[in-house]
Amino acid sequence: MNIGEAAKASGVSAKMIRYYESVGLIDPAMRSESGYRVYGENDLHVLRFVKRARKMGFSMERIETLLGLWRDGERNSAEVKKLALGHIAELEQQIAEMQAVADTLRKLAATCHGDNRPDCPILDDLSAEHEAPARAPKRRRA
Amino acid sequence: MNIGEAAKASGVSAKMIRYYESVGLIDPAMRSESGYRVYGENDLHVLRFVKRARKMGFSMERIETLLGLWRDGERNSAEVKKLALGHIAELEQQIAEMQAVADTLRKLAATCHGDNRPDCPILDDLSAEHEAPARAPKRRRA
DNA sequence: CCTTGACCTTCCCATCATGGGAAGCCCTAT
DNA sequence: ATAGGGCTTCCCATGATGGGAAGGTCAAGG
Repeated sequence: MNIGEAAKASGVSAKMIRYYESVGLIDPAMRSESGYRVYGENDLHVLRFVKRARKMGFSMERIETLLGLWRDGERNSAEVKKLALGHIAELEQQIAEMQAVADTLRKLAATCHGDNRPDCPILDDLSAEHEAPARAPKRRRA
Repeated sequence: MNIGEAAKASGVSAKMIRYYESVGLIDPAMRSESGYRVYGENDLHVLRFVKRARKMGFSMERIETLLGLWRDGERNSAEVKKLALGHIAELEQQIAEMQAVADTLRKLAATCHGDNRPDCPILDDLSAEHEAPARAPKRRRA
């Protein structure tokens, strides 16, 4: 199998396959006499593993570890679990931050007329001097 | 005010101030005779605006638009609101995706022993051939 | 006056994961 | 044999940010 077919079969672009190889995430592929990379079923398996892990949002660094654990028949599932829990925690952290921003923005948008008048609490908040987001009840125009 | 002071006062690093200027997000600062950038209160105001918008997760492209609206006394608040709503929608989209991943991972982690045994549903899922992520109610141990 | 140290300037490089594209070689089908 | 598509490597770009080098500037103190 050439890289193009492997790409189609795994869902990882040829470009990325070469990149993963270049940074050592996956082992260098066998080469044909003319220098073409050649892939087998096992390589496809690895590529699909990486693909899924990326889709889950694991960083390449973590995927390297995951791959190592995957290949290691002697692994402790505890290690895998720890890695997953760490990733979950990060996701939750990011979700919470984005949630907070979305909430703030929703509140601001709710009080914005959204018509042809220029005044807008969203801009007011963005240009406010203080730290708090749309909290003070000062009704003097900024 | 030199760039260092402006950075401290606005919370935007000197590096980023120069970058924002270089890409046209903010107007080029005045220069002293010796070529130093010089900032006034108004520039600080702009920098703080950008800072807050970035913290909200607005892309620089959108911030450019926001800055334009901010400066434009004739703006329609509708435009600002539209931009904000668009951003909220994107945030919600991303949050939903991350939430889905976190949920999947939580379920997988819940069924992972997390001890010294090697078998682990997390790795099993990552290396699974099919598309669905731990969904089928097959109680055959995978 | 001169030195020192802190600041400023520009320019280049790195990140993370990905894509675009050029120049040139290889393979297969007509 | 030639055309086309696929392959190779190499360079560049993204978005937002930081690091650092080489060199100019400024203010304070001996």
